[in-house]
Amino acid sequence: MSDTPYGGDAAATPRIRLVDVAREAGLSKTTVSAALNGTGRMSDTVRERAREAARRLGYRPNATARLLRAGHARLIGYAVGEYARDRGSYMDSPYFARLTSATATAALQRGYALVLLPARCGPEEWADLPLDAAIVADPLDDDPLVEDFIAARVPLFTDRSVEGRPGTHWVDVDADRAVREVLDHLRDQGARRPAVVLPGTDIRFHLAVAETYRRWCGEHGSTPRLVRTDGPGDGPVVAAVEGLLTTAGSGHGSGPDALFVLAEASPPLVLDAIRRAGFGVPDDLLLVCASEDGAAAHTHPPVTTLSLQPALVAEKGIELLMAALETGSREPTGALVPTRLEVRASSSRGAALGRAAPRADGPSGRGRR
Amino acid sequence: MSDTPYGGDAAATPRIRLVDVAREAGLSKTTVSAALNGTGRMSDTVRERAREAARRLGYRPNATARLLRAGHARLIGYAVGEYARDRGSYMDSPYFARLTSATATAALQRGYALVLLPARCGPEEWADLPLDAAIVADPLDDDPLVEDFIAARVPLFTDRSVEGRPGTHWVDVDADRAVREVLDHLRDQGARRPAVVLPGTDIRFHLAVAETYRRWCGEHGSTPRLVRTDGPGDGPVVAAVEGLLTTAGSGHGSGPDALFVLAEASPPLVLDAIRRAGFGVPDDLLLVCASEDGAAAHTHPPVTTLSLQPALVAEKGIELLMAALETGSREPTGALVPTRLEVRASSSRGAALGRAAPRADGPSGRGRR
DNA sequence: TTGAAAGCGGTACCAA
DNA sequence: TTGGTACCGCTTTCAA
Repeated sequence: MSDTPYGGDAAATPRIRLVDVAREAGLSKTTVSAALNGTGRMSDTVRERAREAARRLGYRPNATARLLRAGHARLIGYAVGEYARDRGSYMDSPYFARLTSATATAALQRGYALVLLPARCGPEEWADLPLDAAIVADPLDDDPLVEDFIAARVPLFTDRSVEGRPGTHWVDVDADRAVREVLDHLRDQGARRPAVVLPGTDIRFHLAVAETYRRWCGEHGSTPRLVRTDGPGDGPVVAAVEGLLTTAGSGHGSGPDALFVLAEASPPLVLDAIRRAGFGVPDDLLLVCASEDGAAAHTHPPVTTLSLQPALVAEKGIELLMAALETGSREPTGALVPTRLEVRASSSRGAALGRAAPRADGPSGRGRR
Repeated sequence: MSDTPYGGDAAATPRIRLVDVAREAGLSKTTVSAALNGTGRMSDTVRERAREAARRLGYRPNATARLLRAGHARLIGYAVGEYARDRGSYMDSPYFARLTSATATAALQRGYALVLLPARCGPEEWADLPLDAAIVADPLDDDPLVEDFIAARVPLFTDRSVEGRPGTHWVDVDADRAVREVLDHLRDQGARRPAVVLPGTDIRFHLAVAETYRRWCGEHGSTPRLVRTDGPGDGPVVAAVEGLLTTAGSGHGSGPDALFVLAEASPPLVLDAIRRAGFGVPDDLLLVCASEDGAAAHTHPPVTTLSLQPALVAEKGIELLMAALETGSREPTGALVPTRLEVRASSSRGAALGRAAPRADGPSGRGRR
């Protein structure tokens, strides 16, 4: 709309350009440019003269002009597909909040910055942004966001759904391994009837979890007890847990003896819900929550958590993206990343573990890499 | 380092430019540009011919080149000052997570996108980015980030510490009003000895809260009971609450009869800590938590929360920034923004309120604007 | 050692 | 209606 070419400074001093400095210093653009960038060979006097003039005038090079020459802006678009449909923002989820900040950090360390894009956006929204690449975290099925970036030949980092397509790079959490680790752990601790609470979405990860759970149950002669929540947030999860534990036939002896809550919810809240249903943790029911919420370490008993390690996902993805960006290759790449089971008292029948609550930023924060 | 001017596509087809399309269509740059942008007057045949050629060649305009002409990139740098010192990222805090996403959304609605900057960064980090403005959320005292942006004459939105400086715009939460509202509410409900748990930082907002609390106590002949936590996260807050309630002399009758936890912590965790200390909520102790955590609505009893309304802060700040950007004015502006007290059963002596837990994304999500 | 001029890839003015 | 050309601001090659 307002087409003042001076980036908002219009009303004040029209921004100082390289020519202005050159004129002030009685030198040419070329010399001043070289002087300020430390390139070229010239007498110290001249260099100092140029710098002095620039300082005096308050010169700041125009970033856009430099980018035009450089050919890249070191900017990466970032959007979260999954939350396109929900009203709430993805930042309400500790997992996505951490994934986002970890991604930003990883990119920044390599000299790239993240540009936050809306969850639901077409090419018009980003066509005017000088993006070198894009990231779509947890895309929907056939996410238009993903398709648009691929069509525009923008190097893309997202999940495994794009496997093999040129210019794309995927990182997925190893759902199969994660679910088996949790279920095996619960079984080790004596549970024979583990139940799972899962979001009712069609996200790849959730589907994979359900699949592995069913298979594991088959392998261990256990009946699958799978509850799906019907929306995001703590409410549906608490309701699902209550429903599961108060259903007819779920008295101690035939109902579940362990709970794996994969739907993201506040661990203390889940613990409370279980107790109100009349179950003791870990005595009547073992509990594992998939969560990045540090509060899990501070409940009584502390809650065992499965971390999806968003930081690892981010690191690996940025690594793949950077490799492609630096070589200019459109060869697709991908990687599977492990989860991390933080065993605490809520899933430990032996009282050995757990009474002592770990420190605030305890074990889960360390030794990650 | 790799100076291929084709944004990562180097290995593949060197990217199609406007001239290429013009040549293909047998037209001039000018005509094709106008045809694609829908500007200028020309026969439909020609326009279609240009479009067809562009489509055939897979032409995508170079964003940087456009920006150079336009004079602005519609990009805003975003950093959080407060967390410069901590190891953890600010996204671990529900408040900052929401503030960040609300800011991004508000900016996007006006056609600007946010660029995530590291908490601790000098001008080198953003000098090469074509930023039209910058945002520093909760800056430190004399934050270098703030000073750098001001020195570079980049329009800045931050907190009240910059009040009156040209090119700056501030929005602050109305701490005074918020604290009084909470304390008055607690007093209304019969509490006479309200205690406050506050982070031990020198953030403006926290200092203001302490100040108002002391003054309010003076006005009401109450002894200030102020505990400061010694670090971020749930652990220190829980420890502070436990310390406060188990101290000698805090038996029912002389200890606090209400708690206002302003340090950000998981409400269910705080509630648990209070109970373990032997206090019933709300019967022995009223509880109010400053928190954006939706879990507060699902505890038993639900916890009264004070929302700092990050969405309002973001909206207002972006509004002020946009006004300045569009007029090019460097006139400083600012605004105070209200908090929102969501009264639930944890601070209601009359049992009228609260047994029925509100919906997941209940009242606090509505009627905000 | 210094500077003129040619780009980078578009957009906009003005003449044809 | 269409196209030549200057220009956005900086970097870089190359000649002086």
